[in-house]
Amino acid sequence: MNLKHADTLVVLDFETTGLSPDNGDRAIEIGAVRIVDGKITEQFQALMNPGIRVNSFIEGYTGITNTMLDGAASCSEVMAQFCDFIGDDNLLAHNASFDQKFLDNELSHISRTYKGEFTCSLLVSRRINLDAPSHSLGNLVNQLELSEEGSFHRALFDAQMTAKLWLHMLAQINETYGIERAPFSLMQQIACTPKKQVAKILQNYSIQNATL
DNA sequence: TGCCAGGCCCTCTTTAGGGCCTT
Repeated sequence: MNLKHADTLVVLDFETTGLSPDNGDRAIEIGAVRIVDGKITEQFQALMNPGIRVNSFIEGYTGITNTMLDGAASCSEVMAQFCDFIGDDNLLAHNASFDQKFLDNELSHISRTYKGEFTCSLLVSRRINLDAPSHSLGNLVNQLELSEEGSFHRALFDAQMTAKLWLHMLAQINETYGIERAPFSLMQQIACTPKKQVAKILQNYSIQNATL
């Protein structure tokens, strides 16, 4: 991880033609925000034409129609711009394995890569919001009263809500363990630690950090 | 013809099954 960007994070969300790029699905919209020092500072949003028709389920699910995509720039053009946007920053998404698959697939089409590392707000939420009955983005936003005007299942709004959820969980960790703005590496560790061990890791980090 | 995503996580588990989460 580039230490220059250690406290900078790009939160991203794709809308796609389906669930699997291995089955030929492509991205149709990318939305993202950049968090710098705990604040959202920039945003990126673009529709992209995948070169294939979007089925009626996806049109209804996202509100993105074939007509809207007919006039959009190509995936290659949009993803090149987005690759420039993310630069060397670390990356976050809700259920990141899904968005990482599509990011990797779309960038492979234009022979581009990224240097940042991914982490997942869904995995962290399952370990931090222990009483939440659901960890879907929409349910978490409602349960934690983070909601604002906008439509779920559009890329920029979902990225904005994921960023809000992330900042909320950082605040929860600060309130419970006294860890002010937990670093990305610690959040990555939480995301891949068995649930029962998370409290111990945070307690140990808090103690070690306090004695520095 | 039949199938059609895949990783995480829990439990009535680990020689497995099913729900959750993303579009």
